[in-house]
Amino acid sequence: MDQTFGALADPTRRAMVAQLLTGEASISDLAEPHDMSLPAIMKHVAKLVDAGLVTREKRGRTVVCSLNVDPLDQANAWLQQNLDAWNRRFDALDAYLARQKEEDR
Amino acid sequence: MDQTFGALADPTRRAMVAQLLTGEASISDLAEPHDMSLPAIMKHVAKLVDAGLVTREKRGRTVVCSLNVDPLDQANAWLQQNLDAWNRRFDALDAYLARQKEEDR
DNA sequence: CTTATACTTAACCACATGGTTAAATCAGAA
DNA sequence: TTCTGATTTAACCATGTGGTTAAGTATAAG
Repeated sequence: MDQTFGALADPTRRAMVAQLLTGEASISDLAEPHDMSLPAIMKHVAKLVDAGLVTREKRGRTVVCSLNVDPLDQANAWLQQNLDAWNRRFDALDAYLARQKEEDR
Repeated sequence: MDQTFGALADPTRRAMVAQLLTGEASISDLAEPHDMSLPAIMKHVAKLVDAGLVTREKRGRTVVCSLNVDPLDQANAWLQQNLDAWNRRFDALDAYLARQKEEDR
Protein backbone atom coordinates (compact mmCIF):
# COMPACT_ATOMS: atom_id res chain seq x y z
CA MET A 1 0.00 0.00 0.00
CA ASP A 2 2.80 2.38 0.95
CA GLN A 3 4.55 1.65 -2.30
CA THR A 4 1.39 1.88 -4.37
CA PHE A 5 0.41 5.28 -3.03
CA GLY A 6 4.04 6.34 -3.18
CA ALA A 7 4.24 5.34 -6.83
CA LEU A 8 1.12 7.36 -7.61
CA ALA A 9 2.42 10.44 -5.78
CA ASP A 10 4.38 11.56 -8.84
CA PRO A 11 2.82 13.00 -12.01
CA THR A 12 5.38 11.37 -14.31
CA ARG A 13 4.52 7.97 -12.90
CA ARG A 14 0.77 8.59 -13.01
CA ALA A 15 1.19 9.54 -16.69
CA MET A 16 3.06 6.27 -17.26
CA VAL A 17 0.25 4.31 -15.65
CA ALA A 18 -2.26 6.11 -17.86
CA GLN A 19 -0.12 5.39 -20.92
CA LEU A 20 0.19 1.70 -20.07
CA LEU A 21 -3.57 1.57 -19.73
CA THR A 22 -3.73 1.77 -23.51
CA GLY A 23 -1.35 -1.16 -23.97
CA GLU A 24 2.23 -2.33 -23.64
CA ALA A 25 5.09 0.13 -24.05
CA SER A 26 8.86 -0.05 -24.26
CA ILE A 27 11.11 2.00 -22.02
CA SER A 28 11.65 4.52 -24.80
CA ASP A 29 7.91 4.66 -25.49
CA LEU A 30 7.42 5.54 -21.84
CA ALA A 31 10.23 8.09 -21.99
CA GLU A 32 9.02 9.85 -25.13
CA PRO A 33 6.33 12.11 -23.59
CA HIS A 34 8.62 13.31 -20.82
CA ASP A 35 11.42 15.83 -21.17
CA MET A 36 13.75 13.86 -18.99
CA SER A 37 16.92 11.74 -19.25
CA LEU A 38 16.64 7.99 -19.74
CA PRO A 39 18.15 7.18 -16.33
CA ALA A 40 15.49 9.34 -14.69
CA ILE A 41 12.81 7.45 -16.60
CA MET A 42 14.36 4.17 -15.52
CA LYS A 43 14.07 5.13 -11.88
CA HIS A 44 10.40 5.95 -12.27
CA VAL A 45 9.77 2.65 -14.01
CA ALA A 46 11.69 0.86 -11.26
CA LYS A 47 9.37 2.35 -8.66
CA LEU A 48 6.31 1.26 -10.58
CA VAL A 49 7.80 -2.23 -10.78
CA ASP A 50 8.61 -2.23 -7.04
CA ALA A 51 5.01 -1.26 -6.33
CA GLY A 52 3.87 -4.20 -8.44
CA LEU A 53 2.09 -1.88 -10.86
CA VAL A 54 4.29 -2.70 -13.83
CA THR A 55 5.96 -5.85 -15.10
CA ARG A 56 8.97 -5.82 -17.42
CA GLU A 57 9.81 -8.35 -20.07
CA LYS A 58 12.98 -8.22 -22.13
CA ARG A 59 12.17 -8.85 -25.78
CA GLY A 60 15.27 -8.69 -27.93
CA ARG A 61 17.00 -5.43 -27.22
CA THR A 62 13.86 -3.65 -26.04
CA VAL A 63 12.01 -4.01 -22.76
CA VAL A 64 8.26 -4.32 -22.88
CA CYS A 65 6.39 -2.92 -19.89
CA SER A 66 2.82 -3.76 -19.05
CA LEU A 67 0.40 -2.71 -16.37
CA ASN A 68 -0.94 -4.75 -13.47
CA VAL A 69 -3.99 -3.12 -11.97
CA ASP A 70 -4.22 -5.24 -8.81
CA PRO A 71 -2.45 -2.66 -6.62
CA LEU A 72 -4.67 0.06 -8.09
CA ASP A 73 -7.64 -2.04 -7.09
CA GLN A 74 -6.39 -2.36 -3.53
CA ALA A 75 -5.70 1.37 -3.24
CA ASN A 76 -9.12 2.05 -4.64
CA ALA A 77 -10.65 -0.35 -2.12
CA TRP A 78 -8.96 1.44 0.77
CA LEU A 79 -10.23 4.82 -0.39
CA GLN A 80 -13.70 3.51 -1.11
CA GLN A 81 -13.92 1.86 2.29
CA ASN A 82 -12.97 5.09 4.03
CA LEU A 83 -15.31 7.23 1.97
CA ASP A 84 -18.11 4.77 2.68
CA ALA A 85 -17.44 4.96 6.41
CA TRP A 86 -17.49 8.75 6.15
CA ASN A 87 -20.82 8.74 4.39
CA ARG A 88 -22.34 6.30 6.87
CA ARG A 89 -21.27 8.72 9.61
CA PHE A 90 -23.20 11.52 7.97
CA ASP A 91 -26.17 9.33 7.22
CA ALA A 92 -26.31 8.53 10.94
CA LEU A 93 -26.08 12.21 11.76
CA ASP A 94 -28.87 13.03 9.32
CA ALA A 95 -31.05 10.32 10.85
CA TYR A 96 -30.38 11.72 14.32
CA LEU A 97 -31.27 15.25 13.24
CA ALA A 98 -34.46 14.01 11.59
CA ARG A 99 -35.42 12.22 14.80
CA GLN A 100 -34.77 15.38 16.82
CA LYS A 101 -36.92 17.42 14.47
CA GLU A 102 -39.68 14.85 14.88
CA GLU A 103 -39.49 15.12 18.68
CA ASP A 104 -39.70 18.92 18.51
CA ARG A 105 -43.25 18.68 17.30
CA MET B 1 -2.96 14.91 -6.30
CA ASP B 2 0.77 14.49 -5.70
CA GLN B 3 0.34 15.62 -2.12
CA THR B 4 -2.76 13.51 -1.56
CA PHE B 5 -1.15 10.28 -2.74
CA GLY B 6 2.05 11.28 -0.96
CA ALA B 7 0.13 11.76 2.28
CA LEU B 8 -1.45 8.33 1.93
CA ALA B 9 1.89 6.64 1.22
CA ASP B 10 2.63 6.33 4.94
CA PRO B 11 0.91 3.89 7.31
CA THR B 12 0.99 6.32 10.25
CA ARG B 13 -0.84 8.92 8.18
CA ARG B 14 -3.33 6.42 6.79
CA ALA B 15 -4.08 5.39 10.39
CA MET B 16 -4.64 9.04 11.28
CA VAL B 17 -7.06 9.45 8.42
CA ALA B 18 -8.92 6.34 9.58
CA GLN B 19 -8.99 7.68 13.12
CA LEU B 20 -10.33 11.06 12.03
CA LEU B 21 -13.05 9.24 10.14
CA THR B 22 -14.66 8.53 13.50
CA GLY B 23 -14.62 12.19 14.53
CA GLU B 24 -12.43 15.08 15.59
CA ALA B 25 -9.20 14.44 17.45
CA SER B 26 -6.57 16.53 19.20
CA ILE B 27 -2.88 16.26 18.38
CA SER B 28 -2.34 14.07 21.45
CA ASP B 29 -5.34 11.92 20.51
CA LEU B 30 -3.70 11.38 17.13
CA ALA B 31 -0.36 10.68 18.77
CA GLU B 32 -1.67 8.17 21.30
CA PRO B 33 -1.83 5.04 19.07
CA HIS B 34 1.66 5.58 17.70
CA ASP B 35 4.92 4.89 19.53
CA MET B 36 6.55 8.04 18.28
CA SER B 37 7.69 11.43 19.56
CA LEU B 38 5.31 14.40 19.41
CA PRO B 39 7.44 16.27 16.86
CA ALA B 40 7.27 13.27 14.53
CA ILE B 41 3.48 13.24 14.91
CA MET B 42 3.39 16.97 14.17
CA LYS B 43 5.21 16.43 10.88
CA HIS B 44 2.74 13.77 9.82
CA VAL B 45 -0.18 16.03 10.71
CA ALA B 46 1.47 18.89 8.81
CA LYS B 47 1.59 16.73 5.69
CA LEU B 48 -2.04 15.83 6.01
CA VAL B 49 -2.82 19.53 6.38
CA ASP B 50 -0.66 20.41 3.35
CA ALA B 51 -2.53 17.80 1.32
CA GLY B 52 -5.79 19.42 2.39
CA LEU B 53 -6.92 16.23 4.10
CA VAL B 54 -6.96 17.71 7.58
CA THR B 55 -7.88 21.08 9.04
CA ARG B 56 -6.58 22.31 12.39
CA GLU B 57 -8.40 24.57 14.81
CA LYS B 58 -6.83 25.85 18.00
CA ARG B 59 -9.29 25.53 20.86
CA GLY B 60 -7.78 26.73 24.10
CA ARG B 61 -4.51 24.94 24.56
CA THR B 62 -5.46 21.97 22.45
CA VAL B 63 -5.63 21.70 18.68
CA VAL B 64 -8.64 20.01 17.18
CA CYS B 65 -8.05 18.24 13.87
CA SER B 66 -10.80 17.18 11.52
CA LEU B 67 -10.93 15.35 8.23
CA ASN B 68 -11.76 16.76 4.82
CA VAL B 69 -12.56 13.97 2.39
CA ASP B 70 -12.50 16.03 -0.81
CA PRO B 71 -8.93 15.04 -1.72
CA LEU B 72 -9.77 11.41 -0.98
CA ASP B 73 -12.65 11.75 -3.38
CA GLN B 74 -10.40 13.12 -6.10
CA ALA B 75 -7.83 10.37 -5.59
CA ASN B 76 -10.60 7.83 -5.69
CA ALA B 77 -11.94 9.37 -8.89
CA TRP B 78 -8.53 9.11 -10.56
CA LEU B 79 -8.20 5.45 -9.63
CA GLN B 80 -11.77 4.65 -10.60
CA GLN B 81 -11.37 6.36 -13.95
CA ASN B 82 -8.25 4.35 -14.71
CA LEU B 83 -9.74 1.07 -13.57
CA ASP B 84 -12.80 1.76 -15.70
CA ALA B 85 -10.64 2.41 -18.75
CA TRP B 86 -8.81 -0.85 -18.06
CA ASN B 87 -12.04 -2.79 -17.86
CA ARG B 88 -13.39 -1.23 -21.05
CA ARG B 89 -10.19 -2.36 -22.76
CA PHE B 90 -10.84 -5.94 -21.72
CA ASP B 91 -14.50 -5.75 -22.56
CA ALA B 92 -13.48 -4.69 -26.07
CA LEU B 93 -11.02 -7.59 -26.24
CA ASP B 94 -13.68 -10.03 -25.07
CA ALA B 95 -16.08 -8.74 -27.71
CA TYR B 96 -13.41 -9.15 -30.37
CA LEU B 97 -12.65 -12.71 -29.29
CA ALA B 98 -16.35 -13.56 -29.29
CA ARG B 99 -16.66 -12.18 -32.82
CA GLN B 100 -13.65 -14.25 -33.93
CA LYS B 101 -15.15 -17.38 -32.44
CA GLU B 102 -18.39 -16.66 -34.28
CA GLU B 103 -16.52 -16.32 -37.58
CA ASP B 104 -14.72 -19.62 -37.02
CA ARG B 105 -18.00 -21.49 -37.40
C1' DC C 1 2.05 33.57 40.61
C1' DT C 2 3.44 29.11 39.88
C1' DT C 3 2.95 24.91 37.82
C1' DA C 4 1.45 21.40 34.83
C1' DT C 5 -0.41 20.31 30.13
C1' DA C 6 -0.49 20.74 25.20
C1' DC C 7 1.72 21.90 21.61
C1' DT C 8 5.68 24.02 18.91
C1' DT C 9 10.35 25.11 17.28
C1' DA C 10 15.14 24.27 16.42
C1' DA C 11 18.80 21.46 15.38
C1' DC C 12 20.38 17.40 14.03
C1' DC C 13 20.68 12.63 11.73
C1' DA C 14 20.47 8.74 8.20
C1' DC C 15 18.48 7.60 4.25
C1' DA C 16 15.22 8.21 0.14
C1' DT C 17 13.91 10.90 -4.09
C1' DG C 18 14.32 12.94 -8.36
C1' DG C 19 17.24 14.60 -11.26
C1' DT C 20 21.86 14.95 -13.94
C1' DT C 21 26.12 13.33 -17.11
C1' DA C 22 29.26 9.99 -18.73
C1' DA C 23 30.42 5.52 -19.64
C1' DA C 24 29.12 0.52 -20.29
C1' DT C 25 26.42 -3.35 -21.94
C1' DC C 26 23.66 -6.03 -25.16
C1' DA C 27 21.48 -7.49 -29.23
C1' DG C 28 19.91 -6.64 -34.06
C1' DA C 29 21.41 -4.92 -38.74
C1' DA C 30 24.79 -4.05 -42.41
C1' DT D 1 32.81 -7.75 -37.45
C1' DT D 2 31.52 -3.41 -36.98
C1' DC D 3 27.97 -0.10 -36.34
C1' DT D 4 23.83 1.43 -34.22
C1' DG D 5 19.97 1.63 -31.19
C1' DA D 6 17.99 0.38 -26.58
C1' DT D 7 18.81 0.01 -22.21
C1' DT D 8 21.64 -0.03 -18.06
C1' DT D 9 25.07 1.21 -14.52
C1' DA D 10 27.90 4.35 -11.88
C1' DA D 11 28.71 8.46 -9.68
C1' DC D 12 27.22 12.56 -8.27
C1' DC D 13 24.08 16.41 -6.54
C1' DA D 14 20.33 19.04 -4.11
C1' DT D 15 16.40 18.50 -1.63
C1' DG D 16 12.83 15.85 0.90
C1' DT D 17 11.41 12.39 4.47
C1' DG D 18 10.90 10.36 8.84
C1' DG D 19 12.72 10.14 12.89
C1' DT D 20 15.26 11.89 17.24
C1' DT D 21 16.33 15.11 21.60
C1' DA D 22 16.21 19.39 23.91
C1' DA D 23 14.40 23.58 24.72
C1' DG D 24 10.60 27.01 24.05
C1' DT D 25 5.72 28.93 24.17
C1' DA D 26 1.00 29.30 25.56
C1' DT D 27 -2.95 28.47 28.27
C1' DA D 28 -5.76 26.22 31.99
C1' DA D 29 -5.64 25.05 36.87
C1' DG D 30 -4.15 25.47 41.69
